[in-house]
Amino acid sequence: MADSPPSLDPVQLGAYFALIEVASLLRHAVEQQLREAGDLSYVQFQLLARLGDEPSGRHRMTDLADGVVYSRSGLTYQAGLLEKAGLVVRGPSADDERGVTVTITDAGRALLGKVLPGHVEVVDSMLLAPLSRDQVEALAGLLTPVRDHMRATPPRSAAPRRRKDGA
Amino acid sequence: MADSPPSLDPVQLGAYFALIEVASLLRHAVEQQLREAGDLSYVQFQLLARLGDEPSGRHRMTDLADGVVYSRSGLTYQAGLLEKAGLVVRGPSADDERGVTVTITDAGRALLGKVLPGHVEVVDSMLLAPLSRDQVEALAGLLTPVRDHMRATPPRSAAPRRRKDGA
DNA sequence: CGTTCTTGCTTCGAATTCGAAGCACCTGCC
DNA sequence: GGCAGGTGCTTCGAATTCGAAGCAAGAACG
Repeated sequence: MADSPPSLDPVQLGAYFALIEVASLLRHAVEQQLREAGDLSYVQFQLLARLGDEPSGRHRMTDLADGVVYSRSGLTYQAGLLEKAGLVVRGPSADDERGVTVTITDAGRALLGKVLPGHVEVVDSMLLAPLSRDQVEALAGLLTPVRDHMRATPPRSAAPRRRKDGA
Repeated sequence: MADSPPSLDPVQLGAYFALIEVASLLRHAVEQQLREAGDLSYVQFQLLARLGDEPSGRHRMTDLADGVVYSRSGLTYQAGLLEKAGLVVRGPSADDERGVTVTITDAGRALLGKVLPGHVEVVDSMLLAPLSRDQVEALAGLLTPVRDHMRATPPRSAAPRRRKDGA
């Protein structure tokens, strides 16, 4: 590959735009369903879902923030909201005195269970409907490595100038 | 169709989660680049890009809002910001007196051209890097129909026109 | 041990976001 | 024509979001 191209070719552009649009549209649809079904925002649902997935039902704040791609301060705010609603509990971390552990409550699990069917329904009818089983598999196979690649790259700060070879 | 399943199987879930995560991470990375390169938010960039794509350089407000999946009020706000920055101009619509047409200015095109290389660079290194040419093609081929399906299915911003039958 | 750098979370202020309500204009129907 | 309803955009208020700054606790290093 030569220097960074001034633009992407149509295929690359198509993949990029389609990705963004699909994600945006899906998010919107899901958000509406969640609001109606359980008065939850998408982030709140994501948090509960991540906690509910864990057998222990708990996670550290930072892990949650990174997991859902959210700012730390934003997470503090949302955790406060969820706690006030009785859906999670915050407590000290076992091994790290300054860490905070968020744990889903029974009420949280209950609400999660209540909104899940509708959520699945939306994802199914919006995202999965036009795809065959093999295509869904292919999609997962394509996006998973990309996700891993993105997760592996440095998040922020010191992004030393990318030098062209031999510069 | 049987009853709505209580959950998605691992493959479906994997595709869904990977999609959301990839989109979130990409957006985050892009947002940072845009902020540094041209002090633009992602939405603002999307708007300029859509306008710049059009030969006429103009679009109606509603089309823009739908295009980038944004609320109308939000678009009004952003259009105001962009106009104040001299990147776009708002004017009356030709055929519709209450319509507003947004047109990109030379300054807008210039800024777009200025931030584009870095933008492309980010998309390239984050999203496209781990994929072969064929895979990018496959991804586009998978997501485009999904996008079209989503665009066709829900009356997103359109007000749910409910009729009182036999009231 | 004490100093210094790093990490985890919260608080703070400012900017953005959305939906509901409001206005002005168009359309359908009589 | 003229009225009821629909569409396009903006204003308004309330909620959410982020980054920077602040604080407390761990880790590295002499």
